[in-house]
Amino acid sequence: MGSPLQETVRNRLLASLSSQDFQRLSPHLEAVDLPRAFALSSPNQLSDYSYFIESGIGSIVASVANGQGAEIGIFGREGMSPTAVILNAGSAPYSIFMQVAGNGFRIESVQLSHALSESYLLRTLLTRYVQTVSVQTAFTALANATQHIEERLARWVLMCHDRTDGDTIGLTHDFLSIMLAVRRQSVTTALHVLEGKHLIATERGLVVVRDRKGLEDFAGSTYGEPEREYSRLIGTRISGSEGGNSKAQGLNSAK
Amino acid sequence: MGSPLQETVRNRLLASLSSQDFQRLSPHLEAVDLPRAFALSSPNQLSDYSYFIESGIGSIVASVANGQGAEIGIFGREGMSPTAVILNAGSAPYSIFMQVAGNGFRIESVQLSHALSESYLLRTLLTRYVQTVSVQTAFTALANATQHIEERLARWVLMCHDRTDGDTIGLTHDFLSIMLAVRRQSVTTALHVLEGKHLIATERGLVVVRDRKGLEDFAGSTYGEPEREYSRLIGTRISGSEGGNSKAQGLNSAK
DNA sequence: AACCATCCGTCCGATATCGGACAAAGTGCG
DNA sequence: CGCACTTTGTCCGATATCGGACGGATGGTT
Repeated sequence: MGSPLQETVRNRLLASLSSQDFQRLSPHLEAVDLPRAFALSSPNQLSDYSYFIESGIGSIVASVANGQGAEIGIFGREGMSPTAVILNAGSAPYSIFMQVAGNGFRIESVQLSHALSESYLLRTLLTRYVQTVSVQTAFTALANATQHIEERLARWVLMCHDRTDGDTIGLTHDFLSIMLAVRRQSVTTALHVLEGKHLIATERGLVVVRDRKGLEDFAGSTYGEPEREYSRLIGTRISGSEGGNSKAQGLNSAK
Repeated sequence: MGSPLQETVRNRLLASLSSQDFQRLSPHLEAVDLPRAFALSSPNQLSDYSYFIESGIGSIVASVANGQGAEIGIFGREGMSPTAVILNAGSAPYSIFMQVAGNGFRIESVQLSHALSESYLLRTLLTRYVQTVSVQTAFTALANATQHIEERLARWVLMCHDRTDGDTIGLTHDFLSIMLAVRRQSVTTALHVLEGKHLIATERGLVVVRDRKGLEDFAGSTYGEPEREYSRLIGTRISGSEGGNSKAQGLNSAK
């Protein structure tokens, strides 16, 4: 559990810290494995730990009493969780869990809070990150209100692709249907449509991105704005590695 | 333009400040009229001023290139705008404008930023407010994904009612249809359904709340959670005055 | 009083999505 | 190797919502 070196961390928030801020946090960072379905935070409960992800994908889900829920945001190595710690709010009414297994660092939330109270730069970086998540949520609300299932699915595949190494994403139709809050059968047929346009290929439990640019065109402009917001506020792109498919190109020309 | 007294402000954020923080801000607060459709903030533009509302309702709308948009949050005297200033993000991709005319205070955003950098308490109050807005957006995304138009409309009427003095809300079907991102005709028939259940009454350009509790039951649990979050983080309820209809009752029994 | 713009009610057929059912295909385990 | 389980593909009718059209009602203006 020796402190990590800033040069070797892949998490984009940690990597963007001033070296002073990094040194402030690093003694408290503890490398952890993040298996699929691992709960990073539970609804309306204090989170003892905050997580900076190095690989894998986390999912933020809001749900109501009857169990019906919908995903309101995702994050990979460009992000952290839970944002309630940054906002000094203690908890939030969301379930946050790993959707694709990975690893990362955890830090006691009280230590993070303490560091936040002492560093303006750290605060700025992380509150800006909070805004990128909020914008993601806002455009999810917009997509849910105005777009058809196929377009919402395309958007979602793009967001996962940005946070995946390579072009293969491991997901079942069932899981997708829960994230998008639609029927499983609707996911099946929507995937067929995307496949028919040669934008993706599918296998049991897998979605493979074939034509990223085509997916972006298909998804329309609910994809893109949150990503531009991330590059404006934090860095040039979300995607942390070069996939085979020139991810997130064109986002650097953000206004 | 004499500085307001904290005892007389109706804005709940300003009223909740420590007297020290209030004195820090008050020399910079300027009373302003906020007519209908007044733009508090434009997409991706720096906002010279931030606004603390005393009466009326503001609306936060996300939209895409083709002009299609949807409301992602509203605020009245319990809130302020834009939250990007609090998060030190400069701008955000939203249109924020007055939906029901009112008045409030404006402050130069640089002054607010400066005060935020100096006061932990002020920062905490306002970042917590940001979380309440985020939760509102999240549950809007959930409602958009899972609920029918009638329920979404009921939720929206409730949120406006919380921010209105009295039980009468001035809104056209056309306007409602834009906020909910549905057709105008769908609003007409959905209002008829609510009227048929004696939850509301309508007149040309008006919606009158008749049975608030009934509306809450009808809207389901996408209404309530954001409101509980506000009372947990900021104060006991959103509604700033006693309407004739015991607004937001039962929310004080928050978990 | 006449006019005009806005707002509201209602009808139509078309399409998107749902909810339920069931079979086929793939995968892992004993 | 065969059985149980998960995942995917496909069918059905039912319902929600859309998009367009149009007429009537309302309210302000001259």
